[in-house]
Amino acid sequence: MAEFMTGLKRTNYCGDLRISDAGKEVTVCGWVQRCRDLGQLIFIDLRDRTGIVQLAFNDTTDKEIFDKAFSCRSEFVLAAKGTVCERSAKNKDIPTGDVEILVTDLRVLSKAQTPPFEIVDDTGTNEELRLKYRYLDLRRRSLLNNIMMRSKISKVARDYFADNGFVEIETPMMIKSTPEGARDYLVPSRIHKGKFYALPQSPQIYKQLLMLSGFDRYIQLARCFRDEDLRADRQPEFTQIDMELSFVDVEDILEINEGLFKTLFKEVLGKELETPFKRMTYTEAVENYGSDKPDIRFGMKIQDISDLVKDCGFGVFTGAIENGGSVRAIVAKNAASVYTRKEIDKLTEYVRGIGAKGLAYVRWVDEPNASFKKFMTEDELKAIYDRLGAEKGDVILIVADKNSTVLSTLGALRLKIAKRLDIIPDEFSFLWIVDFPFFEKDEESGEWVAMHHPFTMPKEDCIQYLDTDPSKVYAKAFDLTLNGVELSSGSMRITDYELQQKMFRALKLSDEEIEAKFGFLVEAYKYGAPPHGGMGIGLDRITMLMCGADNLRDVTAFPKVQNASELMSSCPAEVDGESLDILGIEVKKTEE
RNA sequence: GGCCCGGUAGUUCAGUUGGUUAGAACGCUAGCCUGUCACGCUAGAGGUCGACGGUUCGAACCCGUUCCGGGUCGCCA
Repeated sequence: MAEFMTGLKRTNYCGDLRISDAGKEVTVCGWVQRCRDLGQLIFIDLRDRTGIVQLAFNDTTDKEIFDKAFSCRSEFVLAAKGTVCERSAKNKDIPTGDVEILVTDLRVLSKAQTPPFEIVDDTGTNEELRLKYRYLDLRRRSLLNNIMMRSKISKVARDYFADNGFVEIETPMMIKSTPEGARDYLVPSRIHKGKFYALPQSPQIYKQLLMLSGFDRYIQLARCFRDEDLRADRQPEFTQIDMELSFVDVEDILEINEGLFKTLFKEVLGKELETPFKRMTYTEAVENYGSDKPDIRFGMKIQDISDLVKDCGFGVFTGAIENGGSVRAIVAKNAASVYTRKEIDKLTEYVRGIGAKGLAYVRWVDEPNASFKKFMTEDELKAIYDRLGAEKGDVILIVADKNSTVLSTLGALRLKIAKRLDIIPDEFSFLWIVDFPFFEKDEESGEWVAMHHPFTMPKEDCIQYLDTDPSKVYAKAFDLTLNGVELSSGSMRITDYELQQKMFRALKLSDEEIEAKFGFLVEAYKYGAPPHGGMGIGLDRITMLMCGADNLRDVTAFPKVQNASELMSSCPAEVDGESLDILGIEVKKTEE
């Protein structure tokens, strides 16, 4: 039978006690981390969210209390009252190591079964098991600290925006499904059978309407939902620090958000960030780094050698160029010892997995040894090495294909190799990506499709090309990246009715579609709209980077796994027939 | 949907060419121990080798299917 706290009240957290508290009578509560029974002497490490303190039981301890201590096991929940004493043998490894509590009253508030894995910080336990017992996993210091840091980041962000005149407003979670990029999670309506709400992919439309209402500056820590496949940095439900403001242009949005990150890093990590952040155009990013979220903490830029090889005897190179593609390379400095033939073969296999047909390479140990040397003259080879600045010890990797494949493949290789060579400095490198193209060419259909949502403002000097030359239209859209992770995305919005109609037409939406999907929004913009724009910042991702975690599960209290289920509660789950009847829903049996 | 990696005591792992009773460490249980802090010492319990099927005299090991987890591509305006 568990005991109660009657007559006891917690006076201190475990991790806060110091030598200056010696002599005080305190009451602490927590979980048993570990017991050390020395016979006539028992030590119990008691843990709460702040840390660990040692409870001591000796020959001065009341027999009943001593026996109770003897019966304690890992993860029992205790309340202990006693005197803070200076230890005779101090532990320099923990903050409370100078003191212990000589216990005079002990309550076993809850016994505990032996947990399925040890609650220790440096656990090797398989994540699947830890996720099934997530509430136990969250007792571990590292995970607990991440969740605490997440709380602090939220608080600092809220305070920062409040201090800058932003109003926190909740937008609905049950909304009309609007076909944005991702699939919606749907919620069936009981009252309107056959109709559905959607969970928001972002509060985009609502925050724009709030600008029309005149709130001027809006902020929300918004839960967002996207029914797409997961990644290490993608959960189906996530949180955005979502903001929007009026009577501004792109520069104002960048500036106020730089201020947010500066404040966050100072208050949460004690780090000073340099502002303004670096900027790079989308085109520059893709051409040099093969990514719209380049990690610029290291070089290894992609270089075009198409002009040097266009007349060479190697059909793979010339063929790619003749088909409108290119031949480009990266140079891995001093990598020849790590990247043996065998290792390069593995890279070749890897690039085949991500869409490239193969990999040409030069491994320069004593002499440059090109995999394609029999197709080239010495002069042609030398021209390539000179262009690339390659030297003894380097490895050159070359991909020839259509441009998008060449760039994405080399971009992926660049990251993979840098990680392997361990040349990425441990620092925070923010980068704005600006001047996004408005349209991109669909690879299959060859048609121009919008890269952004349809309310994104084109740059003023590009509007003239909307109908005539989509390739010349750039958007007032911007992303913020940090160390190769897309942290946030934003834009100025279209406020002009005529321009919006023009946009819809450019996206080939029919009048019926426009009316059905965005009718209320289009209508709203007829009644006076201030120029406005904003962005959404991935709270989960910034937390991940600030914690030094490498996946979102480690900064999310109850995350989902790769197939979008939650292992602890076994969700999603079937519901009973009656619940479905009420909703007027029948589940199709899927055949093999 | 494609590709890659993983699944053996509670946990982390080892397990030889397919061959006796599947091992170790930690954890757990019990006993001893007055200054431990990863306490120590002694003893003990603990296994559907993810599941199913096949090959074989014999399968943790080989083959097939499948389930679960991770990474990634597609996808994610």
